[in-house]
Amino acid sequence: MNFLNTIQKEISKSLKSKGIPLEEVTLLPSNKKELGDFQINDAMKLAKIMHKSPKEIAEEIVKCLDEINCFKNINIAGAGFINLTLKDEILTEYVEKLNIDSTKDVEKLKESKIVIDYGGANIAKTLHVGHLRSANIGEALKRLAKYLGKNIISDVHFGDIGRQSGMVIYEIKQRYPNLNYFSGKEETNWDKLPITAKDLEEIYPTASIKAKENEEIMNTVREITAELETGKNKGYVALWEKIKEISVQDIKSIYKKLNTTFDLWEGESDAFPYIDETISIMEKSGYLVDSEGAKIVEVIEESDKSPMPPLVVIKSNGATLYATRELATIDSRMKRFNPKEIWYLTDNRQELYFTQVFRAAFKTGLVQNDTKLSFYGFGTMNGTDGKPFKTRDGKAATLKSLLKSVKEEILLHMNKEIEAKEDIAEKIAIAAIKYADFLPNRTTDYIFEPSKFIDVEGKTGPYILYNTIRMKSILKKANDLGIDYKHYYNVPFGTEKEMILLLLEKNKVLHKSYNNKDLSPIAEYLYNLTSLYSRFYEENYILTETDKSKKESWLTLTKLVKETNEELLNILAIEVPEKM
RNA sequence: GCGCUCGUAGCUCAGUUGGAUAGAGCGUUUGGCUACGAACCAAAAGGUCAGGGGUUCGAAUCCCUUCGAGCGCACCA
Repeated sequence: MNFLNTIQKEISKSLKSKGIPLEEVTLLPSNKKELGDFQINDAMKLAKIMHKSPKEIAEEIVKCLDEINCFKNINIAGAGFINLTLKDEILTEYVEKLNIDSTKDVEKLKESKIVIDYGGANIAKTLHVGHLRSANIGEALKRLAKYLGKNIISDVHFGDIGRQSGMVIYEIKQRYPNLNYFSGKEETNWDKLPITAKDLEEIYPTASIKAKENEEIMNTVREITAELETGKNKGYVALWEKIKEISVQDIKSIYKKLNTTFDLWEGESDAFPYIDETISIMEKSGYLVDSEGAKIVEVIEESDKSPMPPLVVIKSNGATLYATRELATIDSRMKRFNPKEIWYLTDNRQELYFTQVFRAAFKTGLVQNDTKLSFYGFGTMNGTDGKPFKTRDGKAATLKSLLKSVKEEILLHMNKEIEAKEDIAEKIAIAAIKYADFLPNRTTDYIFEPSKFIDVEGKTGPYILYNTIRMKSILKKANDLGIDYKHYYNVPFGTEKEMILLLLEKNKVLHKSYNNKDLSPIAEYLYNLTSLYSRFYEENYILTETDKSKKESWLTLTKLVKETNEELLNILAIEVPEKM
């Protein structure tokens, strides 16, 4: 049970018994620390309902608060703000409680199954900086959901089929027409492919530009795509398998660096076995109808104020498209996992598309109403020109090159004599990149500038790591000196007290992040806690403190803050190196 | 044209879902390493919250409107 919630519930109960019509009080951290630790702002809101002045109501609330016996000071200020100060021993006890098991202060959610779809890696293209947000946010949300007690299954959902495949095959055919993949026959031994992951970085953009400029080429690409999808051309199928192998290996290695892993490494093509059945379910529902030769589902609803285009499920040439595979994937996920929720994390530009898909899935009965399909879009990563990043431009910064340049910058800051320098630099670089990516809200667009990730001072990943390592180092020294730190005895004040009050907020922050599907609150919280500790560290010399109980208390608190940092960094999928 | 998102310090971003004097990092200026790691700490300057109107005890936050930016709008993914 969460400490703060317990007090809030007690207050709510007391208020109810006195006839004050307030469902739940919230103890907000005070923004005037000199007046109290917390504030309650509900008296003003109640004034209208209760037909009394806010001051009178505040006084009634205060009477209830007196009974709770948790506060050493309660005062009413301004228009009816109630300021509260906790009793000293309550804070001391709280730290002791955290010291026994800090994870118990976090309220768990009701267990249920969730499928989370993030990553968005595309076989034809290398991972570029535009893939960063999905990987980071998705991975962290997965970890957060797990931490809060959800049963969550992650799927990378590779873009491993579609026109892009046709483009890549077309381009390879142009460059290496003599490979036996293009013989038109089924071979027993397919040629070794003279292509590396590095080549794939430019093959797709090159083909894409060609096809865009030349309708004939585009038609050839369409043909290749169709022959690949239907499996008619064995050479294309074999070639595509080889390309996938190269690409997936490369993609996995980058995800690994980003501490991003998936339970399912499936792709759109894995939905193919389901497509026939999915279509037949949709047809039986009566909502999949012919229109201009294609098969569509009308997804407009009465409440729509603006035009809502129908969803094309089968193209007029009979081929499948993105939406077809999406629906079949939903069908497959429902049948295999029967989740309560499916989360989709992609860039905001796909919002309309997902609205259409979700509506079609419900309307045609692929999904029942007790399952929730949610789209969580994030801001697009724009280039310095303010336009979204595209591989097609041919000059996209790859994720690899970003990692490399940040790492090089970090190396310049590091001690020469440190061991395993490269490894550590990479961990710090990942922390810098991830943290900078988490800081802005999920939905805000941002301009991609390498300098944003290269900062190591101030509100950055390296700052958090640096301070966490300082905490570790101090605790290690205490251990070496044989100093015990099992308890907390202090009556906290100043920076020390602020830190403890902030620890009280952790549960709220985690739930806020979860509810908003946004890691920014956690990133902010980490900085606030860390910088308080850093100030505390400068104000007090822990190891040379002569008062033994004070020293022990400080070490206990150091351990708690360190553990909190590690716990939250772990949710954000950021690793803390031993040294830096 | 219709719809979605957005406009906060020189720059990059927060702002506890309507609360008290709008915050942080970078940058600028200044001070602090013979004590636990200076990738640190302390302090200063910096604001018409895009403009206008409204709702109310109270608005950066909600509503309307003007201006500006980005994105999306059936056989791409």
